[in-house]
Formats: sequence, C-alpha cells, structure tokens
Amino acid sequence: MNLFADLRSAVVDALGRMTVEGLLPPGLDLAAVAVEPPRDAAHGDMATNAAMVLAKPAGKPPREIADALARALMEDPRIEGADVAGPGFLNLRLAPALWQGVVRQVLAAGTDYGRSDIGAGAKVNVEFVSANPTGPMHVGHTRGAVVGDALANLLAFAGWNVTREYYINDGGAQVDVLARSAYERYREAHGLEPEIREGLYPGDYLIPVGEALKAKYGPTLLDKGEQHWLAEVRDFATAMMMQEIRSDLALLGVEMDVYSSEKALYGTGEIEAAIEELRAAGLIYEGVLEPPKGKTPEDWEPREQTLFRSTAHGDDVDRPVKKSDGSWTYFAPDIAYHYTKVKRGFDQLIDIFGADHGGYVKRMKAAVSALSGGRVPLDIKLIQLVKLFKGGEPFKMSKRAGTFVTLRDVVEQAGADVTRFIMLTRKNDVALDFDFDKVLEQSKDNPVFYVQYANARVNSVLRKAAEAGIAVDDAVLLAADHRALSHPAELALLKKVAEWPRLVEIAARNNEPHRVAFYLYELASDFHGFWNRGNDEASLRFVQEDAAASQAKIALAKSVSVVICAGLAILGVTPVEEMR
RNA sequence: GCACCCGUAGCUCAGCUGGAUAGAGUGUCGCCCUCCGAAGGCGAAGGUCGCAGGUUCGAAUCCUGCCGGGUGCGCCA
Repeated sequence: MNLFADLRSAVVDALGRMTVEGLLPPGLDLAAVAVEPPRDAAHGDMATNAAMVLAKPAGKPPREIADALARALMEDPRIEGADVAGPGFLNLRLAPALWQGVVRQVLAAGTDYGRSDIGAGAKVNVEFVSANPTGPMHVGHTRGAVVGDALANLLAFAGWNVTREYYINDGGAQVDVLARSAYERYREAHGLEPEIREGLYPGDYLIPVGEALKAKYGPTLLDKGEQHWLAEVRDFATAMMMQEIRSDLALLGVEMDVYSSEKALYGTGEIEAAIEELRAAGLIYEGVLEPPKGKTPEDWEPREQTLFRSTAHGDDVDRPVKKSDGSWTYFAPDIAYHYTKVKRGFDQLIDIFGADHGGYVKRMKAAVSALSGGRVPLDIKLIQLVKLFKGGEPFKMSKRAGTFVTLRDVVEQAGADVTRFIMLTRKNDVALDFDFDKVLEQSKDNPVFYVQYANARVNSVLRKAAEAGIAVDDAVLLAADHRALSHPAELALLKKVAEWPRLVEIAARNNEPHRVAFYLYELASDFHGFWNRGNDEASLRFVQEDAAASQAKIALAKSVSVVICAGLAILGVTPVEEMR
C-alpha cells in the first residue's frame, strides 16, 4: 500500500543479503536507514541514505557500501536503476509499472487509500476545546476545535483507537461568577434593573438564561440571599452554556465522544486518590515556594502549602496542589482528571491547549509521567491565536459589553468547510490570519477553493466523458490499462498521489494535521499544472477520441480526486463536485 | 529573572522528527484560452534560514550562548 515502505523493506532485505554474504558486519542497527522521495526529481524516484548511515558502524567507505547495495537492489525487478550520487546517496529509479499500479490501488481502496495501521490500535485520548462553560465559544476556541477534531480523524485513519474528549471546567470559581451574572439577568427578566458589577460576565448571551430561569423558577428566587440560589442557578446556567457549546461544535461538525466534568471529581474521592497516588510515590510534601525571581508580586509572603514535586519529572519548580486555606488549587482536579485518563487505559494522551496555557505544559506532563510510571506519553499542542481581518483590515471586535466574535459568527459567515480548512493552513504554534473576505474568494489565492476546484475539475472530466459516451464508472476505470500512463507528466502526478500514504503516517506520528492541508494544496497544484499541459499537448487531455485511452487517463484523474476526498475527510471538509 | 513558543524571499508561511542546488503562495515583471472549466497555468526576479560557536560524512532541523517578538510565572481556572 505504501510504496515508500515497500521500497524500504527492499533496501533492508538487500542489506540483509549483503550481511549474509559477508559484505556487511552482522548486527547493524538499520533504524536510521531511510527511503525518501528526493527533493529533486532528477535524482530519481527514491533515494536511500543507507550507505552513509552504515559507513561508520560497518567500517567501510559509503561508496563501497552503496555500490554493493546498488548491485543487490538491481536484482529486484521493481528497480530499474540504482545510481550512487553525492556523498553516498543511492538514487533509485523504479519501473513505471510500479507507479501505474498506484492507480489500481487507489481506485480499489477508494477513500480508504492511505489508511494505515501504524497506530496499531493503541488507545489515544485527544482532549480539546475544553472551553469554560461560561459563555459561547469564540474564534480562539474554533481553531482548537478544528485542530483537535482533524487530529482525531487523522489518528483514526492511521490506525489509532481514538477518543475525543472535552473537559468541562465546571468546578471552579468562574462558574459561580456565571451564576451571579445569570442571576442578574434573571432579575432583569422580571423587569428589575440588573446590577452587572465589576467582575461579572456582562455579555448579552446571558439574557436568555435569565429568561429561562424565570420560566423555570418564576419569582421564587428573587430577593433571596445567594446561599439560597447559587447552586441551582449555577447548575442551570452551566447546563445551558454547555448546550450552546455543543450546538456550536455541531455547527463546526465536531462531535465529542466523552464530556468529562471537573465538578464530578469533587466529593467523589477522585482528587484525593490522585494526590495519594503521588504521595505514595513520595512526590507530595508541605513546603514554601520561593517567589519567582525578578518578578516578586507586591503581596508576596512565604506560605506553607501542599506541593507536588513536579521537578522530579522535568518541571522547573514544584507546584502547589492546595491553597493556603487548605482547598484544592485548579491544578489538583487537573491532575485527578488526567489520572482518570491513565486509569481508563489510554496508551497515549494528547491535550490541545490555547497558547496562553503554555506555562502548564511541563507540570501536566510531570503529573502524567508520575501517575503512569512514565508509561503514558502526553503530547500537548498549543494553539496560537487567530487574527481576524476583513478586506485586509484588522477586524475590530468591540470590547464593550463582552461582545466578541464567536464561533457561530465565523461559521455563519464563512461556512464550516472553509473555516475548518483555513484553520489548518498553519502549523498549530504560529498565529493565523483569517480574513472573512479572502476565505470566501473564488480564486487561487484561497487554498480552500483551490483544492476544491481541482476536485471539481475531475468531476467535470467525468461528466464530459460520460457525455461523449465513454464509460467512467469505477469498475471500468479500475480495469483500464494503466500502463498507458507512461508520459513523464502522468508519472509525476502519480508519484504525488503515491505520497499520500506516507504523508498520512508522517502527519500522524507528529500529531500534525496541518500537513494534510499542505499536501492537498500541493496535489491540487500538481493537478492544475497537469491540466494546463493539456492545452499544449492534446495527448495529455483526459478525454480522448479513443475510449480505452480516455479511461486510463481518467482513472488517473479519478485517483487524484479520491485522494483529495480522503484528505478532506480527515480535515472534516466536504468535497464539492462543482464550483458555483 | 526563569520557562515555553516563534524568528526562513519585500509580505504570509511550508520544510517529511539530520540529507543533495532551502520550497510554495502573495507582491513585482513578462507570457499562455479557435484547447477536458483561464474560477487555471508557465517563466523571470527575489535568501548571511535572527547572530555566534559546537556535534558529524552532512545542520533551517540537534546542543550551548546571545539578539528580537510573543506567552506564562503561589492563595485565577
């Protein structure tokens, strides 16, 4: 399925034969041996660094190894040429049949082409969004939601057993603030003047919550002390906010497998159990932290607190798990929450955080390392901010009254597909510009359009061919004689298609879904370039007089479309068959 | 002060966890439609990969130290 992996096996086998023949010493570590597509096509179809990597351990000059390896590989019928180049690269030219065979692989597998088992069914938990349930989701959350969801898709495609999870921060002080804010809107619903004091959430989005509270409780909560209504209003408002968040996520096409509640950790012994686990490992102690150097807070005074010895697991300073009044810090439930993930048997954890949470990376990793005995790796992806523009000008959002650009605003203006794709056109840790005008532009400036257009062109070809009376159903294209695809331009396009399975593996291994978006752009670009060559060379057009010739070429076009669709599916973007 | 992220073409960014002459887009300039969708394509020009060392066959990539920008730093989550 993955030509590059196949060829690497061929190289490894050849090295094995060389070892048997005494050309190489036994017991060499072949991990560093790579088979990659060379950057420059003039260097052949694939290149291996085997000779250079093995030169030192084998105690032989690289060129000598490369020459021997070349001879060994030439026995493989798939390999037509093996040239030693540069410091000891071995450039391989493959039989065209190998590339032509890719068409059959793609068409037979459909959008499963590129599916991999490198994940080996390992259980991975992807925690993302986890926005506080105190208001609607804004643009910043949108990017995290898209990255997390696409990453989950990608890992599933590459053979992981994926759980998408949302951690609801419903246990801290901020949900009390929500409750008080909602209570004022409840009073407002009764015709009273709301008192939105400093520190409360002023947003209009709480007005419906006030109305709903009125509908449920009538006037019974009015003129009563907080102790009489806080818990109920808090639960009510939190539930409504989560409802809104779920519907926002649905709007984006994101569906979580699990919602975990912070509040549910309190009073159930979960937090205590996690801390006890750490204590048993000797990682909990009572102590006094040093003030941060160079920036001592005004009101700093030394206090004894319960501390987690996170420095034993790579952190810079130990972290408090209890406040000086004996209550838990926010970090304690976070520890407990991650402990539940470890206990649920995940082999691998991924957290998607906003970049402003960069300071918590080391301590979370330390906690997971301590709680899993170093068995469960935690990868944390920080999502940089999204800068909004409109027509090239910064999109001003009003600071007053808590209004901001919400996820809903963005999706309603740009559409879920466009939003998702654009959010993946940057690596997670660099800032992203999102221009409301540009992302809707139907031109090559817009990568979403550009990729969709390539797919639309393929479908246009299929329609044209059908009009000309050429059968283009899947079975016919699969059975076509793909050996006819011998023009260098056709082979070049095929090579790009053949890269897809490898790209999937690289992207998945690095937890980097943006690579898929970049690859699709490149594939689309290659396709558009190929398309235009048909202007000059009629023999390169997909639709030909001869039906059999057409079918082979259309099979190529179709395989491009299949890969685009497979890639878009990972990004969570719907492919379009026609632009309008 | 410390930690983390970023620094690559005028601008916006990729760069396959060390590979060959560092790539796209955009902008600038010049081209290509009696031709499957020009909603596209081709070409030119544009670089001390922030700086300085180090590791090795080989560094944009790994290590160290600086410079610049961002984020964060006990009783907020």
